[in-house]
Amino acid sequence: MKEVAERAGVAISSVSRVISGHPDVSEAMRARVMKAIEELEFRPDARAQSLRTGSTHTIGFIAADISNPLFAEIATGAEIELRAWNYSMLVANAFNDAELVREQLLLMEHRSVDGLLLSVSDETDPELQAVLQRMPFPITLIDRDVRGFTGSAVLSDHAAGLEEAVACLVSLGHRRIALVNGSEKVRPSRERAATLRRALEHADGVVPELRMGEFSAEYGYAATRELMAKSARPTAVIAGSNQILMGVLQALRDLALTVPDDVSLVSCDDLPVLSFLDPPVSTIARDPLAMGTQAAQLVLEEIDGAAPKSVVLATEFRRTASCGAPAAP
Amino acid sequence: MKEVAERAGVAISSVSRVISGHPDVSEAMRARVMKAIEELEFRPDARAQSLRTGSTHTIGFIAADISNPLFAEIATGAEIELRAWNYSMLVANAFNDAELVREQLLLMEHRSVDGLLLSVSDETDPELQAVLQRMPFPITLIDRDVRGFTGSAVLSDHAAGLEEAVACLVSLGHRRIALVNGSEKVRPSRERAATLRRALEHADGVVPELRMGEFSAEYGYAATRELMAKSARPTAVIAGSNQILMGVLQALRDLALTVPDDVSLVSCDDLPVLSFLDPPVSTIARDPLAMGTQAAQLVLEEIDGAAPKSVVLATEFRRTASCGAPAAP
DNA sequence: TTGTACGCGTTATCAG
DNA sequence: CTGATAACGCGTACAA
Repeated sequence: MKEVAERAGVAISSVSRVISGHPDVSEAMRARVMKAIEELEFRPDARAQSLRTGSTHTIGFIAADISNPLFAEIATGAEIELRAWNYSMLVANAFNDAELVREQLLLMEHRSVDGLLLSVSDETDPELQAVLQRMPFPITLIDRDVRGFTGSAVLSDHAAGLEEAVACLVSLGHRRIALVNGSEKVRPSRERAATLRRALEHADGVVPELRMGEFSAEYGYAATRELMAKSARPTAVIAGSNQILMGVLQALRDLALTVPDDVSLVSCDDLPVLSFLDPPVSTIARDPLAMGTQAAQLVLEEIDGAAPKSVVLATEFRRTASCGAPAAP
Repeated sequence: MKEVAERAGVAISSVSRVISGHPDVSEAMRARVMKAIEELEFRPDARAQSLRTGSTHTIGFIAADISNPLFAEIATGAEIELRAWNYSMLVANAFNDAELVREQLLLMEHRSVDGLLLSVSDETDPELQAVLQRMPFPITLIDRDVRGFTGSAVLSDHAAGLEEAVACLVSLGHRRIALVNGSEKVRPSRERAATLRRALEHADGVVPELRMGEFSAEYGYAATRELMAKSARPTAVIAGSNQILMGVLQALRDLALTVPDDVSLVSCDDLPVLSFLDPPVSTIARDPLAMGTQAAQLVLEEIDGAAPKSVVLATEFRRTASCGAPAAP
C-alpha cells in the first residue's frame, strides 16, 4: 500500500479509503489511486485487514464426516450462499470423533472465523456444550440438536418422510418392519427411531425391529444378517443412511434374499444412482443443497445482527418397486 | 498476550517464547506463563501470527466441482495429511467455470494461503497460465495438465485401466466400442480418448466411437441415445465419469437395452454402489483418498523447500458381469 | 535467560 | 476531501 501511495503521490490513508470504498473521496483521487493499483498489481492483504477490522470474512465448516456424499451437496449449497456474501469457507473434518470435534472447534476459534456451520458426531458429548458456549461467533447446527445450545439450526423433518414410508409398508401388509439405524448420538437417527415407534404404537400387530448402531456399511451388514437370522424375520427393512444401505444390500445379496419379494427396502437419504438399482430403491428424499444455502444464510444473518433461528426442511417418501406386499407366511 | 504477561508478572516477549516453544526459556518461566495462559484461557491469534511470520498455515483447495463425490474422497485424503502437518484447508468451488477458477485463484492470493491444491475446469483457458505463474505459493494440480505449468501434480494413470478394459472388450468379440467421454478441456478425458484410439489402432476391424462432451448426466443421456440410434450401433459403452454413467444408464433403460446382452458397460471412476447394480458395473478404479494425501504431501513438501514433483497413481480395471460377449449380428 | 522496541499491512480517528 | 498517526496481536533482533 505504501508503494501504491508513493506512486500515486498521495497518502497511504487515501489508498485505504479508495480500496474500502469510502464515500468521501474525490473522483480524481480515486482515478489516480486505481491507476497505481493496476500498475503495481496491488492486492490488499486479507490478514492485515482482518487483524484491523476484526472480521475474517471466513466461515468454518466442521463436518462429522467429509467423505459422505451428502456433505458434498451441503457444502456446495453453503458455498453458493457464502460466495454471494463474499465469504470463504474453512473446512475441517471430525472423522466421526467427538473429541476431534472439540479440537476442531478450538481451531476455528484460533483462526477467528466469523461464524460456523457445525455437524457434530455426538450431541451427547458432555464437554461439548461448554465448548460451544465459549465460541465467540455464531454457530449454525446442521441437522443436529445439542442440549442447551441456543443458536441457529437447519433441521430436516425426518419424521414426515418416514411416516409416509411406514404407512405405505403397513398398508402393504407388513407386520414386522426393521429400521437399521445410525448412531443414537445424533438427531436424525433419534428422530427416525422415535417416529417408527410412534407410528407403530397404534398399528395393531405391527412390530418395529429397531437396531441402533453407526453410519457404516459394516454395521448395516452385520445388523441385517442378525435380523434375517431370527425366526420371525422382518419383511421390510429401512436403512438409516447411505453407508448403512450398502451393508444392507450386501447382506441381502449374500443371503440370496430378493427385493421386494423376500423383503421390501427403503433408504433414508437419496443418491442419484439408487434409482438404477434393480429394483430401484425407495428413498426418503430431502434437499441437501437447500440445507447448505439455508445454513449459510442463517449464520450470515446472525453475523449481521439477526437473532438465532431454526429452520425445518421437508422430507418426502419416494416409493418405487422396492416396496411390495410381503410373501404369505 | 499482554494480560497473560501481566498476570504472570513477566514480559510479553517471554509469553511469546513460551507459546512458540523457544528453547531458551527457564522451567520456572514456562510454568508461570502456562499457568496464566490456562487461567485466562488464552489462545494466540492466528491472524496476527501469520501477519508477523508470513505463513498462514492454510492450504487452499479449488475444485472444479465440489458436488462430485470424487471430490469428497480427495478432500478427505488431503485433510488427513494437512491435519498431520497442522494445516487447515480453505475450500473454493469453481462450478466448472474457467473464469471462476481464475477468480478463486485471486481469492487464494488475497487470503495468502501457503499452498494450493487445484483442479481446474479448463486446462486450455488462455488466461490461466499467466495467473498461475503469478501466484506466490506452490501449487499442486490434481489430475490436470496445464501447458507451461512447472509445479507439482498428482495424476492418475488413466491409460492403464482403460487399456485393460478395452483389451477385455476386444477379446470378448466387440467390434464397435463407444466412449461417452467428458470434456476435452481436462486431462482425464483426453487421456482416455487417446488411449482408446491407440488401443484400437492395431486391432483390425475394431472401431472406436468417440464422443467428447461434458461431465453431466444430461450429456451422457443424449450421447447414448444418439449412439444407439445409429444403424451400426456400438456393442460396448464406456462412460467417462459417474455423472455421465447416470445418463448412460437412463438412456439404456429408456431404450430397453439390456446389459450385457445388448450392450456391455464400463464406468470410469468407481462408486461403492455400482457393485449393487444389476448387473454390477465394471469400473476402472483408482484410489481417490491416496490422490488427496499425495497432493497434500506434495504441496507441503514444496513449502518446505522441496522441488516440484509429479506423481502418477495406478488405475485398475475391475471386470464384472456388465461385460459380456456381444450378441451375434 | 529475560526485557525493550520495532514492524508486519491495514483501518480508523482526528486534525487540517 | 486529504494526510498523519495510533493501534490491531504477535514475533524477533538486540540490548541488558
